[in-house]
Amino acid sequence: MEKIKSTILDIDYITHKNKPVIRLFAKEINNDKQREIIALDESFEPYIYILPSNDSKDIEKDLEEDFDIINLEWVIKKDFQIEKKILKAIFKHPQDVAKHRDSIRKLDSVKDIKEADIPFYRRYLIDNDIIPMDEVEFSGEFINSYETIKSKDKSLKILKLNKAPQKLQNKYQKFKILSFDLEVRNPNGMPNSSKDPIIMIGLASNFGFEKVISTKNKINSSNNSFIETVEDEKTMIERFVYYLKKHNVDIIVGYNSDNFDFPYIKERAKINNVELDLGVDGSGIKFIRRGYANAAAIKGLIHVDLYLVMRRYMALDRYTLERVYLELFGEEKIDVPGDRIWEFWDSDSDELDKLFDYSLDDVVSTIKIAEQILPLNLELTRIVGQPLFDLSRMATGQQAEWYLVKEAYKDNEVVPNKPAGIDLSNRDDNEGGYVKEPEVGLHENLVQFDFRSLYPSIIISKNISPDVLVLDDVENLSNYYVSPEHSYKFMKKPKGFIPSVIGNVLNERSKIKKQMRETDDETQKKSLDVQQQALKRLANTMYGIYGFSRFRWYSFECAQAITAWGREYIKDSMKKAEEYGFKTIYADTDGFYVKFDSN
DNA sequence: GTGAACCGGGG
DNA sequence: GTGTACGGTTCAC
Repeated sequence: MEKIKSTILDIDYITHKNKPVIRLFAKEINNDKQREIIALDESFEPYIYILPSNDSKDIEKDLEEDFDIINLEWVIKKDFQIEKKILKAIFKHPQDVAKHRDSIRKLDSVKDIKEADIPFYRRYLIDNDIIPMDEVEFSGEFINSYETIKSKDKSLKILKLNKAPQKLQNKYQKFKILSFDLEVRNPNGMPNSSKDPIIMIGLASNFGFEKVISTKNKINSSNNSFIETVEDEKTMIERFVYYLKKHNVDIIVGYNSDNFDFPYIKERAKINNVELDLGVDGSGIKFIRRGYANAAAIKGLIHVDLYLVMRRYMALDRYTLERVYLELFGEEKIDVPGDRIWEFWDSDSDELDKLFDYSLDDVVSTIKIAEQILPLNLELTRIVGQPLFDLSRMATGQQAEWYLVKEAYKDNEVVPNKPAGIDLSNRDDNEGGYVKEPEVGLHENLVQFDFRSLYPSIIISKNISPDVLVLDDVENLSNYYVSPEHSYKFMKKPKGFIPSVIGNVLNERSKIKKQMRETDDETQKKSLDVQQQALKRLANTMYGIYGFSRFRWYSFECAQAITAWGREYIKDSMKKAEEYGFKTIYADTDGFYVKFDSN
């Protein structure tokens, strides 16, 4: 039996002999061998939870019929803190869940079904407490081949697991990141991948490698050492594939690469008859439907589209690469207008030379942005426990939700379903924080007050959580926190699910801040700082999950209660300050400015 | 005034 | 893939 320490980059499942097989794409990041590993787990089975109705005496008999359920088991799970006897139904294949869940839900003996919409690979990570981008220990046997893996790469190891991977101590890991960018010759409007050829492929990395592959070279041969001139577009694409494999890249980043670069190069590769077998298993680029947009996915090579990521981290009017770069680094990029690139290319003059510099500048800027933002995303990946590929495409609310799904599993709580068919049209938007418009003028001697993490603190101190919210009349009000304005009642005991999760997040953050103060190692300090930021973000997002109607823990009452208490706190504090002779100049949500009024 | 349609990023 | 974005603005009537 082999025992191998390795880092899980990605996960999916395949079907083998009609059964699902989990595939973990891993690499020996902290080991000189740097081998790529596909670990296979054939033992994991899809399941859902079934809540029996009041008339449930025939439930087991009902479920025996035609639902491809291979096993039924009574388990005890908490549903909003209340322990219940629930049926766990195990299926042969994840697709059987999709096929039968609606008919099962409609049975008279069934009240509701739960956790029937959690993707199989996410279920695997949650149930086995496996953290992507962290090191694990695999135990299993190497096998020579596996039907569905067609890689020609001899160094690839395929490992058949005989138990789930074991978590190891979290270690700092340096990933190899490469950015890429295409320039194309498009004289007629926007690029058309069936007609307009790729003229340059730019590559830059966090390990010293920089290159522009092109069919031309600079006219002036100075400063052109980064250029590799090849004979045709076909060779250009082949070299792109070659460098990605040669450098054993872990993460590939682009800017709008889900929508432009990857679809474009895939089409050009097809036209030029080049095999784009970038996947560890020998597969190509797949486009995964995410709503109306596609995400470009490569097996075992994590693709992060920074455009999507940056849109979430900055509030800008536009999110062009130029704009984002300027905002982050205060420097202008080399600019060539998109509609003139073909003219620069055709000019065979100084303008062509400028186009080469522009191409390099694009990928260098992209890698700089990646180095700035990926550490935070790697930390969030570890906290949330879902793959970086997925996490980088999630809204912050979704990140918080998957974190809660993971925590619910640990607490033996059943995960609430996504709200269905809530009519929001006759419901007012929740009133936000208190804002006092600033008094016009130049003010001196201002004093600033602000509440530290106002909303997370309120959630914890008032135990605001849907599982302890009571809407019926109660006998003894002193057992409840009662919200201002709407008088919602939250039980003082037990602690609500979400307040306890936020409490854990904030405690973890305090621990990390303490470690930060105690260490003199600058690299470690930086890494800890990123971790505490990630935890702060997560805590602050928990308020949002109450307010958006498509989230599992949606609760309009909780959202209202939080902001109502927030307004009360800030107004009370302003009033106190005014009693001491201060005058409020400006206030917004969690803080205000006052000045001493000498009159 | 209202709901449908479009747009972002990329060249 | 145990799935189907999103929020803001402009257009069309």
